[in-house]
Amino acid sequence: MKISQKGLYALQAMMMLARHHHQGAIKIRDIAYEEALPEKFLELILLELKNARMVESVRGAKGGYQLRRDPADIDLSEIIRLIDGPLAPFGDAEQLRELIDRDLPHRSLYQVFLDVRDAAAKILDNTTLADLIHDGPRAGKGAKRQKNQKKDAASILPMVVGGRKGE
Amino acid sequence: MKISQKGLYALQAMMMLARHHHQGAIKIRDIAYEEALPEKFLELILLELKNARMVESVRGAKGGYQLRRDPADIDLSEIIRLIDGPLAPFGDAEQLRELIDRDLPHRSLYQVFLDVRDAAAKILDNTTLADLIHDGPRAGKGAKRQKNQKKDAASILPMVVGGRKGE
DNA sequence: ATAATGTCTATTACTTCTCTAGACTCTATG
DNA sequence: CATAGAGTCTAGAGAAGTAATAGACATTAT
Repeated sequence: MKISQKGLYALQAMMMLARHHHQGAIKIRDIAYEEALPEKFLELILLELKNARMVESVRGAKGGYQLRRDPADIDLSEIIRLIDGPLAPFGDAEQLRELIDRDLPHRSLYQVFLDVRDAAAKILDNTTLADLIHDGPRAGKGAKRQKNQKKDAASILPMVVGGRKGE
Repeated sequence: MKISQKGLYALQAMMMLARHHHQGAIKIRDIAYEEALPEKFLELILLELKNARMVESVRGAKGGYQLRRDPADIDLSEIIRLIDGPLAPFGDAEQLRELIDRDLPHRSLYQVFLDVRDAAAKILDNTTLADLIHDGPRAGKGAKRQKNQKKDAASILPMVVGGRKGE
């Protein structure tokens, strides 16, 4: 899974709209200015978010954009899947399950890919816009889930995991 | 993090070489044939793996490629980082840590990105070529570590995590 | 009516990805 | 020492993806 520049812009824009939730429609220009995003590009991104029914627009003078749902009901995976596609590092989950069933010589490899996608999904399916904007100057470990959770295992990650590898 | 076709080929080639470890040099053509990979493209990939000192070549007649280290000492993250770059879904770990420190308005977002990269690293740093090839017709959950482990938390993932989402 | 705003389509420039071609170098072998 | 069988290296083609920009159009508040 790769988050593109466009995907990052979408996330930033959504965070901005979440911060201004219930303050009426926000102009594209204001979003672009506040988040320092290219305005015309952002326009296209908001269109996509609108078509996916995550935001709604008000046309004409005094128009703009606003969230269609509560920030606590919009998780990051939804935005990322829309803009950048599946969370899996290769193909998508369905395809990987197929390959695990059918491509015997490589099934163990595809299983690892699926494990990686599940680990990403576990985090991104359970982190909402509300988690992000309420995460002030504090530590901000993983995410502080507030609804929607399917599991809520003790903790997401020991966090020290990879240590300080440069990548 | 995105694994490209090239990255997949590299992993397949390395798995093949791991299966034939200690059987002498294997011709590019044989790797390409056994794994059904484009030969000339594979050539370039093997060159990169050689420059990274993961494999070695024998030139001239009777030449070919072989692993330079034991399959249990080569983990998937090493191969993936070489061919496809950092494991992080955006930028790299170092850059994300910087942003978490400096870009206050978005630190929580970047923290999530870092969590995702750590989760991927935890899996890929701890799965070796040996894990893959010894993973026969059995279940093949995550990985069966045999050395190199830094943590070995009880289990990698509950596995049911994202459920059956289509992505 | 007008100005402010979102909508939509097209196009550009650039980069990356996947793969092929071909000339070159090295070495085992007879 | 000639030859054939191998890896090495550079170039580049073709397609796709990325990150925008441009401009005409549609809608609405005032």
